Amino acid sequence: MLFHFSNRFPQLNAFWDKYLPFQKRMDVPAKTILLEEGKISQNYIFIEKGCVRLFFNNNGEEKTVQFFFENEGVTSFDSFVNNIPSQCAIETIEPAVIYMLPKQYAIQMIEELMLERDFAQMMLQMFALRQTHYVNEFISFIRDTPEQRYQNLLKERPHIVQRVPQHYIASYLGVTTVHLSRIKSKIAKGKTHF
Amino acid sequence: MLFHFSNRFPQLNAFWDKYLPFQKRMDVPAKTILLEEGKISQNYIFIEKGCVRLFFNNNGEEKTVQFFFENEGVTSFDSFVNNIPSQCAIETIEPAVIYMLPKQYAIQMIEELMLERDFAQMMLQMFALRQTHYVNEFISFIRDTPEQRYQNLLKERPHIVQRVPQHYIASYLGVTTVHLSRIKSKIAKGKTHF
DNA sequence: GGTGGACGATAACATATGTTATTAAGTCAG
DNA sequence: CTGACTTAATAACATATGTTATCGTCCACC
Repeated sequence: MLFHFSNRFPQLNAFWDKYLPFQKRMDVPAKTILLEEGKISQNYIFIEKGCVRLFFNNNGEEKTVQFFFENEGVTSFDSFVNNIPSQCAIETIEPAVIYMLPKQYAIQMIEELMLERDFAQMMLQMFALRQTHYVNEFISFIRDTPEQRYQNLLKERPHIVQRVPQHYIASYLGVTTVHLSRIKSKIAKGKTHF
Repeated sequence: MLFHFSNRFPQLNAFWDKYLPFQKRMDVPAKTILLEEGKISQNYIFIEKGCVRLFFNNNGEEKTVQFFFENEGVTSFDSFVNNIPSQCAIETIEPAVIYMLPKQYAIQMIEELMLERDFAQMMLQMFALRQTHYVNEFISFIRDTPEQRYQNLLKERPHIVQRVPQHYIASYLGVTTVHLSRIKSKIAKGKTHF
């Protein structure tokens, strides 16, 4: 959720490598909780292999906020930065290999990064990227029907549809599993008479 | 949308004051476009008086993304940072007094700010704040019905309901004006037999 | 080889929300 | 004052989505 800049700003990779020794490698099964709802985030999590979701509990019903895959970083950002209880939990969907970087080292890394040339611009761009993601999710809810949102997912991020069980996707789209099933069958029908 | 830190980080006010001479004061009527959709954002906008909205056009129908009031800053963040066309437009709702700070000075100010002690932590907190706002908007759509979202607005940000015309609020909640009207009358009925 | 659980499809019905049209009140320029 | 315009409420109907229940398939586990 913060700095998966490895591909975007290659000149920063040296910093990442420098902090590798402080990262703890973990090999975990599916449905492993990496951060509990209500706990304060203590680690920045990097995914080497597998698939992870960010979700919260609403009256016993789980609502999925975001999915993460290989070479992406996850953290409950607000909790991580401000040392407050996390509104969301983080859980593996598939068996996964992850690296945990304790917060103190992550902060230390950022302090070092700030001494880099052009870091202000890079930092702004990184945050613009994250913020744009959430603004677009938000806009999509104002603008699109659940069916359009699912079609979008199919077109823009098909790997999610392929790898993630349907009930997680339903909660991410903001509909019931029953209705997502209806949407899928409606789309399938539309495609039969081609 | 970026640094309305005046109240949050008072030690940074000196920087703000230093750049005051580069800001252009404007006194504008209601329904003035401050940034057109598709144009590249060139200014950071600070609101001294009045009320402003961020919105986009969807097949001739306007969808409101956010409202801004006194002592808040507005910009189309992604466009401002990455020099790309803005997905959204910015328009005054009420007659307003605003200050425009050209982008070059805003960037320059950030570069200077970076030399401040503890700036990394402050910057992270500022961004966590903005990001949390959008994540919460997003979560609210997954979790709540339009009626709950309106009740939330009434409780958490009543000034919006008081100052903003209803059709803007409807487009912000993601419903039609007709349905918002229904929601209001339903709430009113609920309150009559107290 | 069975068995229980997770996952997904579907049906029937209830509720929420959109669409279109009509009416009324408020505002503002002439 | 009057007419045009904006804003808001309401009704009638159409469509989308939720709820509950049932069924079938797949798969890990005993």
